[in-house]
Amino acid sequence: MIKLSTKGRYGTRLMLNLARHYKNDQQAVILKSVAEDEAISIRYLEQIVIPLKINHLVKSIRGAGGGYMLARKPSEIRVCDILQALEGSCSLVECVEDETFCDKIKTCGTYEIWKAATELLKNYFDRITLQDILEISDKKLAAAKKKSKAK
Amino acid sequence: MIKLSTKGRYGTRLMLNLARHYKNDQQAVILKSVAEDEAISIRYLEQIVIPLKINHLVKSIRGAGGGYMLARKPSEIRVCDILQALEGSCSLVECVEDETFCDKIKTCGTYEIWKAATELLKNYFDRITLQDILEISDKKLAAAKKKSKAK
DNA sequence: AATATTTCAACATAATTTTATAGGTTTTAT
DNA sequence: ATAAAACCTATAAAATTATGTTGAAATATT
Repeated sequence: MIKLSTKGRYGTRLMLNLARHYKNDQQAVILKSVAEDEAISIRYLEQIVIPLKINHLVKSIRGAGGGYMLARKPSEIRVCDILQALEGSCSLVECVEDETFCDKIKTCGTYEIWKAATELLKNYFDRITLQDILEISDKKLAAAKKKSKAK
Repeated sequence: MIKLSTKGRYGTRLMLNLARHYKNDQQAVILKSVAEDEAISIRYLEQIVIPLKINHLVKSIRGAGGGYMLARKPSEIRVCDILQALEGSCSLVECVEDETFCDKIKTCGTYEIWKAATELLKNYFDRITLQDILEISDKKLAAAKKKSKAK
């Protein structure tokens, strides 16, 4: 499949959830709360948050009163950063990132197609930040609210 | 991962291989030959070719002298058709194609992002045909040949 | 016409990766 | 001390990837 992995999807939702709690004097958000909000197993989120931390996209505070928070402003975290952290890359095929992955690159007829498609995706995910998603999301929710009020 | 599955990659290469043998009075190409050309296990190709046949992208002839051939002209087979046959869709996330996949679509902040990215991909794969890949591939091989001749 | 060969077709199984759950340990605030 | 939370390791379940084995159909050969 060309499907985004659950890591990528859940991880982005986790990051968006943290972004919603982002303020100048950030408070840590516990994974349990994210797990409930997003209906994702807390155990699985624990695994997903590890690479996000390693790649300095989130910070953690241990112990009671601890939790996780964004390492920087939502406007400074791109979707591409998240996917890169969780999946090692934003690319559709391994060979585009790692020339040694397949020794037929030089003659492969499909290589340029996957490469071009990867560029399309990468360009898109490169310019969308958590801030952008927050705004899109807020508009969407406001519109849905208005609609439900109307009837 | 956002990775294309092996089915999608191998299947496209299989189709491109058949396209290379396409003439008006087509001769069937045996899977063994494709397997050798592409360095993919015959057994696996046999599994991959089934959905391609079901979706009328290839035709098969049984018995000695048999094999597989494109069901129509390379210019009339789009990458999207191939991916659709092999993976059920061209989309990055299930929920874009199947509204019942997740019940949080109405409030999901990331939905629009995956949807927009899927549109980008789909538009691209929708307008690339096997004929296009053949031409890109031929140019590439010609250039590589010229280069090796030069030194 | 009978036989052998070639090829697709179908089914079963193994290996690997992804997805998910479970249990325990360490750190910190109260 | 206790409870809350991140952190760590192991394992189970499911899906993907890949191989193996046998069968069926069409063709070529004798």
